[in-house]
Amino acid sequence: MSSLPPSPRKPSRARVPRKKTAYHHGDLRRALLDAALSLVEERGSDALTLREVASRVGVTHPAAYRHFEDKTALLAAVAEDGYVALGDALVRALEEAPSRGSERLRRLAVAYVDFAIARPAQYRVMWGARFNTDGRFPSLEAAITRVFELVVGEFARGQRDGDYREGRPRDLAIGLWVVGHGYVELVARRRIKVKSREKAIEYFLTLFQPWLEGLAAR
Amino acid sequence: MSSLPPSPRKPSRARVPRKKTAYHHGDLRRALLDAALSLVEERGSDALTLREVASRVGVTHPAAYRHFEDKTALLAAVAEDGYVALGDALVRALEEAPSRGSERLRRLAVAYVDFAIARPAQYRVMWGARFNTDGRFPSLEAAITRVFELVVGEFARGQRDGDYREGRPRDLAIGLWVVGHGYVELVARRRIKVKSREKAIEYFLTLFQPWLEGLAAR
DNA sequence: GCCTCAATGTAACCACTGGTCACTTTCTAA
DNA sequence: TTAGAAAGTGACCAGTGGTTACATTGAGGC
Repeated sequence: MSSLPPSPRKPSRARVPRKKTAYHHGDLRRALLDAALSLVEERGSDALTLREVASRVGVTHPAAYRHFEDKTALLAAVAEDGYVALGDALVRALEEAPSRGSERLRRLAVAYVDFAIARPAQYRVMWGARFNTDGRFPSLEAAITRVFELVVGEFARGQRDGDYREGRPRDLAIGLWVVGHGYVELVARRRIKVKSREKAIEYFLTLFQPWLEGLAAR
Repeated sequence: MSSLPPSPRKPSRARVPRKKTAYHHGDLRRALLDAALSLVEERGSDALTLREVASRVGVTHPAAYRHFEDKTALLAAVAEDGYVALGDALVRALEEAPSRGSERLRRLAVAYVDFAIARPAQYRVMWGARFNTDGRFPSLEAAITRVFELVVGEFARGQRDGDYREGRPRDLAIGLWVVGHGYVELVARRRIKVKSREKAIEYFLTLFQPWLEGLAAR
């Protein structure tokens, strides 16, 4: 199992000025984003209010508008952070996998499911709002595209090397996405009841290992 | 393709008193639910406010609290309506299908996808709020269970008749649910871009027909 | 036909939310 | 030293879900 941190918080990036003044925060944007991440993870994505995020950072709520156009933009940043982390997790999974063979696919799928189950609330934000398609958040879209292309790329490689069956790599990737996301959603909404992250992965493989093997070259 | 009505509105049930008075509405509960359904379908599930639902029916918003404990209860009713309609659609699909063979499975899956794509906003409500698990809405849960058991039952029948491969019917049903729901979600969030209901079904089958056939007896 | 009373509606109010605006404080660069 | 941009604040707005006290109505018992 990959070594995902249970909490997505990261230390603030280094360019925060060392001066700690009362009035100017230093890197409020980052601080707000971190606060939003932990608030979402603590109390769910619905419970997020700009006022509480701001007050956790010790600032009044209009200050947030200096750094995020509106609440949706803050949520988009939370989502983007999630897709970046997801992409990193997938990259790590592939690095740790054997360099050839359809085992790589299993690792990819497991890493996806594991990520989503480790960070359920953030995962929900990643799918929640309507910022997916309207072109307002290009960097978010880039992060999504990176994740998708990662999978497409693995299929393309595997086909060249004779690991996977024929078919357009994009279609195969979408199929994998459907299965991974569908499973994760049923777990998140408790339609599938599992007692732990490990059991969730185990049951996922019970259901879809045969299908994954069907993607391998015959 | 099954003949789903594009809009989920139903005429009020018959027990509405014929008297049309100004003050007492007659069947406000049903009217509110209908208004909520069409509002959701027109403007999305986020846009639903109790006040607007009430005013569409020509009533002030506290009147709604005589019939729904809170907003969540109204949404639960919308969801329940959806599951009932979904169950009906699945029953119809099975009735129209040949009485034997794995073709029945294909019909079931197509009916599910078709329903979700025909009523995207209501489908989202069905998965949206957190009323899925907390035991507050038993009739909603019953409607969900009915849908699930319908599919489980089809697997059980098919196995007895030698149509489907071995495996616990519940697991097979969950697998089908994962695939159906996952696909529908990707379409709804525009990660899969399709131009029409028909194309959506077509692409679904492109992706998962092989998998469906894998569920048939070998 | 009248009268009671529960059911069903209304008006006024609450705390809170996302968002805006005018203003103040601070940092930085000239 | 100082001007101006950047980054805060406090007061305010309309709209929301929800509650409460009160008004209106319809139906059953006399």
